[in-house]
Amino acid sequence: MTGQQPDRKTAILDTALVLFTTRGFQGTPTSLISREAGVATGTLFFYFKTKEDLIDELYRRIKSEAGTAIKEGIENERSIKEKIYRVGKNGIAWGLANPEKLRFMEQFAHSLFVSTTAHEEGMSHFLFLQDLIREGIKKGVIRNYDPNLLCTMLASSLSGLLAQVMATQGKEKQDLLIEQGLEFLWNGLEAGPGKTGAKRT
Amino acid sequence: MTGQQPDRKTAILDTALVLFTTRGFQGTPTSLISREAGVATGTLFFYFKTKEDLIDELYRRIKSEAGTAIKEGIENERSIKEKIYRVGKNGIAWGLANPEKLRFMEQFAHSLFVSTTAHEEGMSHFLFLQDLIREGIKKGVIRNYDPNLLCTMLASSLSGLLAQVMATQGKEKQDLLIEQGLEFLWNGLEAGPGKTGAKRT
Amino acid sequence: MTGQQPDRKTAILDTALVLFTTRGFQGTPTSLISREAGVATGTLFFYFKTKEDLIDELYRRIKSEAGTAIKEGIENERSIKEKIYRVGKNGIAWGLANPEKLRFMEQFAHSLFVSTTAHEEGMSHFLFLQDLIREGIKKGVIRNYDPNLLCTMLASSLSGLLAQVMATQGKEKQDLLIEQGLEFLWNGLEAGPGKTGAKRT
Amino acid sequence: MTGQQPDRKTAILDTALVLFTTRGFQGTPTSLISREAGVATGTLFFYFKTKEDLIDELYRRIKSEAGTAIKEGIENERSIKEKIYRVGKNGIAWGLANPEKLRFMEQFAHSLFVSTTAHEEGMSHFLFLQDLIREGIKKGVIRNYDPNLLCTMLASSLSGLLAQVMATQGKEKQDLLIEQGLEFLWNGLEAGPGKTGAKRT
DNA sequence: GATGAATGAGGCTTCATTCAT
DNA sequence: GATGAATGAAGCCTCATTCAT
Repeated sequence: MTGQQPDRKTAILDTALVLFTTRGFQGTPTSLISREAGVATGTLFFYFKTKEDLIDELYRRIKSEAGTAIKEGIENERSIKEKIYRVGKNGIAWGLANPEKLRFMEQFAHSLFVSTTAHEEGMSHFLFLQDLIREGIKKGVIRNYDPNLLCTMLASSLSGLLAQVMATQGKEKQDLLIEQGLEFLWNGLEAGPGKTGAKRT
Repeated sequence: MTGQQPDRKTAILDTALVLFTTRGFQGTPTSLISREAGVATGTLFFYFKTKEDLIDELYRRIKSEAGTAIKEGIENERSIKEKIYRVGKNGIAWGLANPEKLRFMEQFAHSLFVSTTAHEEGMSHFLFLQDLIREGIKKGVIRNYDPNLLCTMLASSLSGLLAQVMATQGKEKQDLLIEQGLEFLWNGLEAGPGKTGAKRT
Repeated sequence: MTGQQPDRKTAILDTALVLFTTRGFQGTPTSLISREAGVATGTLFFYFKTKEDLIDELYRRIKSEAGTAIKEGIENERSIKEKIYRVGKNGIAWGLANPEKLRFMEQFAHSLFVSTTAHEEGMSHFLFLQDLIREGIKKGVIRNYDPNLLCTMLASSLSGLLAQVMATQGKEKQDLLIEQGLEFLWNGLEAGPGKTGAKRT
Repeated sequence: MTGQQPDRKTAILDTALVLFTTRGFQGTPTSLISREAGVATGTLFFYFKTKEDLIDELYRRIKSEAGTAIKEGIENERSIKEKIYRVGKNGIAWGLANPEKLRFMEQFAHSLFVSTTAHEEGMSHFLFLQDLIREGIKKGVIRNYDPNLLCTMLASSLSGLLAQVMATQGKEKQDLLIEQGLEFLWNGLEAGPGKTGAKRT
């Protein structure tokens, strides 16, 4: 009787995640969340001052979780290429294991319901990618392009790859796609022979 | 006497586009749309049975317009690479010229408010890309990877590039990004020497 | 091309009758009436200044028609009893032949949508019944009760009988019910032996 | 501390009863009901999911109340005739004491706004009348007619009588009408000498 | 006479949030 | 901490009616 029961706050967050991805933010009444979570209406507002606070916390938690998952083990990889591959594989593995959270991020990445500060905090978990790319450029293994651009394109094409993988059934086929997709990615980044990058200005 | 009057339906669609991208679908009351469009409440519902019908038609129109813009002139390009570049440049040019419509597509691409049929119809305008990629594979200039995958990754990284370009001020800097981004893209697709793709685990 | 086409006004009245009985007055939009009648929205309001005007005219027409039907041939009957039976049979026959109009009268008899003047005009078609009862009382064949009361009870039990008949399938069964019902009625009215009616005041 | 507070649900039902009989179902906005009942808009919808649910519950309650009132004390009456008279007097007394509820039943007896199940439930309170009539037939004091028919005609002519009584001022006049009306009724039902009923064409 | 686009008041209902228990 | 009855602003949509063509 002292708080070791499944924890109301977590129950609310878990329920909200499923409902938000299924029905959207505005399409999910707080009353539905509390009912499905098995708590009273008032309880939800005890833990979260506002419906927006709820989505904010959800967003922060998921972004943070995804960020952590994605960098897992890169310190053990030697080359830049291997680190990038690691990131890619981590991201895909996390997406496959957490489809709901992935859908949540897709849906609310550009959302107006999530506060600006939460968006910014979310970004912070992925800053290491920039560093990684800068390092690659310095070492000459990644094209000397705008690191911001490369980072964005890395992320966007990775999310395209993930979507494709998730729409595919069967581990073998998925693995093939992953291999191909990561190669696409790396070929986009890699400093080719004789290509120093089209700088002009 | 036939149609040069302000045309209420168009006024509604134009107003809705701006409001939806600014405030979101659910954050935009129909009453606001009609007021801003300068028509009566009932008029909106005369032309669109439902608020959802309105967003559906908007979605269809914009997807169709974007699809048309993106294939403009590819028949005049000779090589596959040039065609792909053309598509990329067209897409970026359209996005730069129609930032609101672009935001709309981003926001509602995965939206639950847009009907499934509208989503499907929207897809159809981009099927030509698949054919283009298949042709490239057949000719040996594009990696022999899953064409679906390549198509998705092409689209997703292009949208990443576009986002980056739009966040950048100054034509010269933008042009540089475009050059770099398209090269990233093409390097991802291109069949390199000695790489035939198609690995199996 | 000069008005001998099915007549828009009649088309509207006929359509309204069916829709009003099926869906109620307020449940029937004028737009639905005009659509089903095959005329334009504006046309309905050319013939009837108001939706209420429409129901009023319908009410008047039907009440009048029913009144006419109900007295048909009573002048050929000899006795008061035969006249009453004639009225009863006429009423039931009309109801069976015009179920929609009957439902209409049932539904709108106490309705607030029908103007008071229309209600009064409707009553007038049934005044002859009072005279008939008064005559019966004077001749000593009908109980010397309040003629108003007898008239009301005659009408209400007749409508009960009609409802029962209409809920019954098969002409034979219906005829049996009619016979029984009319006898109930007549026994209620008839001045029995030794009963002059319980007058006291 | 358990229920003597004004009880919002009852306040809503009471208010609705008056308004519905005065202005009709569709003529009574839910906003008016809540305002007159002294509760917030939302409160009405907390207790009744729908406006129709409100009328349904009202209908059920009133029918049930009327049913209970009408059978009050019949078990103390000896003869069938006395029981029928008791029912009649009970019904009239209830109607006189509850004019609003009576008007409600009249208006909504055939209404489309009341659900079928509520109608059916309403009927159930009056089934004992059928049994009463069957018993009378078996004992030979009531004509051997279709019991359904007799029941319907009993009810309908009783309601006619009640209407007449209510339109009359003064207890004495009312009592006289009641006496006459019940006699009309009983004469309709009673098995006369030499009349066994049951004609066949 | 006939049409149907246009109007806008008003209806039903939802839902985030509060607060007394 | 937890509850759930109560609130009332606000949203979507309907529909009788008008009027320019």
